[in-house]
Amino acid sequence: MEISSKYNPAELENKWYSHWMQKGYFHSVPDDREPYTIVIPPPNVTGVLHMGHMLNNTIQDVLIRRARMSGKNACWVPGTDHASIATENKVVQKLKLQGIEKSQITREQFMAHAWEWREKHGGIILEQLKKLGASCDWDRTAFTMDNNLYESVIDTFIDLYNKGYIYRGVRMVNWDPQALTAVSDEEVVYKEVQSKLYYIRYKVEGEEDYITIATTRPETILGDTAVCVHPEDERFTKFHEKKVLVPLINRTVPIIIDEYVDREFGTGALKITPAHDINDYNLGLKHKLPSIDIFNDDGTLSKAATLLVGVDRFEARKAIIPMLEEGKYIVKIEEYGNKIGYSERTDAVIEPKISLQWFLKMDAFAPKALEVVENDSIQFHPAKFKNIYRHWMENVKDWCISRQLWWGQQIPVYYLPNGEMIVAKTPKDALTKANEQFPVLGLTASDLKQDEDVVDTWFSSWLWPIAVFDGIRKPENEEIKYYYPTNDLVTAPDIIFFWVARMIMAGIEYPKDIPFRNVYFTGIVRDKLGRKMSKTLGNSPDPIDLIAQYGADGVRMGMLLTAPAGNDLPFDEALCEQGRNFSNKIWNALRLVNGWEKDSKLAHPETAALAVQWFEARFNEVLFQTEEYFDKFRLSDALMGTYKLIWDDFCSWYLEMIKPEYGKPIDALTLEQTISFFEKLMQMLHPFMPFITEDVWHHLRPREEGDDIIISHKPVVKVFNQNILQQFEFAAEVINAIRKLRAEKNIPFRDAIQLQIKNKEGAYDSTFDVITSKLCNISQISYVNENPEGTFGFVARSAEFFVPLSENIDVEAEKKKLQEEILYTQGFLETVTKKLSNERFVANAPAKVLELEYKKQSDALARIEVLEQQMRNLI
RNA sequence: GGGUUGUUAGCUCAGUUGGUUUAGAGCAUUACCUUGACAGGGUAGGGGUCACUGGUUCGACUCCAGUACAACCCA
Repeated sequence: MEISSKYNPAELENKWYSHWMQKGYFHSVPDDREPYTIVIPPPNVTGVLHMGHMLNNTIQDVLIRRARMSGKNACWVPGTDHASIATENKVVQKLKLQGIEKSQITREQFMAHAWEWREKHGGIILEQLKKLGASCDWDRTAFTMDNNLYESVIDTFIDLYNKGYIYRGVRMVNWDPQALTAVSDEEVVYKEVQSKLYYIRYKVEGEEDYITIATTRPETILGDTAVCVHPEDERFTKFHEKKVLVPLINRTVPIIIDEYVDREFGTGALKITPAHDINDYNLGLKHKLPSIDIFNDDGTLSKAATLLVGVDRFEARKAIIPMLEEGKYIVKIEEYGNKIGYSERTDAVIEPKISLQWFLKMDAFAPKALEVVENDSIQFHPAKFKNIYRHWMENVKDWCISRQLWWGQQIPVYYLPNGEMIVAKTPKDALTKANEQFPVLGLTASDLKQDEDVVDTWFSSWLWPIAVFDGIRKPENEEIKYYYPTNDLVTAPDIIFFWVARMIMAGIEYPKDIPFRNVYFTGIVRDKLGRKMSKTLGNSPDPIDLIAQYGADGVRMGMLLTAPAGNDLPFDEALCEQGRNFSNKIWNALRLVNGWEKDSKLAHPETAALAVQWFEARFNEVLFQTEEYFDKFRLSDALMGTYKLIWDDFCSWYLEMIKPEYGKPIDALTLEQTISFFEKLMQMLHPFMPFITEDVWHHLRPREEGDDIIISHKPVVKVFNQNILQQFEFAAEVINAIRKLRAEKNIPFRDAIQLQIKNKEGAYDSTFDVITSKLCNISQISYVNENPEGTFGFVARSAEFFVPLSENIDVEAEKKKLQEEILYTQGFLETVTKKLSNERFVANAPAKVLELEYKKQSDALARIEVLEQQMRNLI
């Protein structure tokens, strides 16, 4: 069969993916087999594939394919989340372009636009995953706003409310004035910025004295309700019990005394604006201060500010300076570097704001969720994340679950005209309940007003592993019982709290069982400069372009090779290149094997028989190691082991051993055994490189319909011959030495050489002589007792080897080399001897260690003797 | 400011409960080879006082303490 000398992935990848889909290999239904389940960390529905997804989903696909080939019922559930803030933001922007303001349309109209957007852009990322080869059960594709998931979220809210875990509270929240919603602490990004520190003096009431404070936000003085000083700060003792006038507006506010104040910072006096600073808020609570909210939701100044009403907060800051200067309130202005919180979603500066929000109490959940990780019911890989998790769980704060948005699950709370509220699944239920509770009111549907807000997106994704199997609404259904708990979760460490921790909580609360047994934390994909890859920086390559260039297999391998769990991955295209080169290597090995002509009459050569025995052992040795790596989730090590097995052991050694002379046919048995090895290697590699392995699988033999590698059973480790592996290691040492000698002496490979071996004390094993002869083009191997004349020699272990040479030996160069080797061995001997002459070592070290040291010593001595003998021969 | 993790070859990383031939791998690099599966190849080399300083021990890359630097998380 004529096949190209280069592997062309593009066409074959489409072909095999369609084939797998058409055969329904990715689809899972519960049966008698052991299940193996993964739920995808749902990407943002409006997102596109980035390198982080590539890494993450490649790992999941490796795990799921491996499970499938282990005979398990593998089920990988794909899907997306609705990403309320990001999506709503995009829809609002899109409507703006059409000249529509969100405020002008109804909630229903807005939702229709949002769904339209989702229909148009929602599937992109999942289609991209197919290019990567992801073997997801696409029939199960879920979305956090699907009816059943939506309903599950509402049911959960009601249930938790009834259990007393959900409450409504006044809290300082992180307000995003652009998205017009509160965001969680975790969604605030702090950035170092250069700003100014303004020193402003406040007149003491009834006196010609002033107290100076320092602030970075002079516009907030309009909301000041106190000035605070440290009780032991003598500079301010005279002001205790007095009042000051807030500049510009002359509001009288008290001087309060609290140890909270940092005497070293600024002037030691602090202005207090409870409505706009979390620390001030707490002080305000403590000292019973009023709270004046001077901002509107969109970040402009409100009527309460009395000045600059309607002006944006940053404009107001600029505008208030000249006003303060005019009133001679400004003492000085300093440059100052501080950290400011930005919204992760919109990049707007976060405004701390007092507002009414819904919270989920964490104290009922955190201890149990911590325990299952502490006792290893759930294992983290790498385990270091356990510490981070513990620290968070022990300091957890209540979860703010409401968001001032429309795109999401609307909070099922209904307010009554009398100020009471009813929590119910539908407006109808709410009305019934309301009338039961307050029959005198005679309420009608229009009297009930549902809470305008939706719940946080994480409040739906924390149910993901349960809800995709409809386990909230129907806890006893067939699927949840079969697939839950899922096996492994693969995710990025930055959502360990948002998502991983909360899924564990939901699991313990609802199905009363952990959601997964292992959590594999991937690294963060960075660019060469160590920056996180992001769309805003534009430093991320388009994964689809990479696949076009290197093949999906190449990219998968490139990502996995340098991605040990939890380590960041500085991405370099060279890694994909390595993957592509590997594809090509396999492809060419296939070309070689397929190119051989079979001759059934030929006998099975001794070299081939030995080679087969050796490779059989070697294969099982590496397979065993690989299984161990998988057990420890060391995927990059498992891949590297397989890579070297194929490239080095199979291609460089085995194929060279059995290769027939150029143009000659091969015997049937050797060919069959080689094809069988090749098949097993492809099965080992399949989870990592699914496409090329499937293709090679079909090129190796004619296959029955449905005999596809993806559903084949991977090889199982067999007991292997340790002895032959050791014999080969020695033979390989000798072969390498001869190759080196040929290179140094410029002896071309086509010139056959002779080899003489002085085998003292039976150190050398002749088993591999036939192979050594073949690989080194040796015409004759003979054994001698004396050092022959006119030969070049080398030492391997304590046997000596001689190759007759026609030309003269460079005595000086040889002496130098020998001398270096003697020195090294002597140095080594010295360290061993030193150890052995240490009485305390001999007395304390275990017998096994001691024995080994004695062996090292005798080996080194023997080796030095041989080397010195060689040295003498040269003179 | 508090916490977590890390620092081993030019780069990315292994190094198992302290002893396994005076530290390993992949990539990169150097020299040579290469019409016969593969230049996207082959062979052979070079490259590290294991961040630093102490301590424990017969023995430390490995355990402990401190220092420096870095990353991440939380305020």
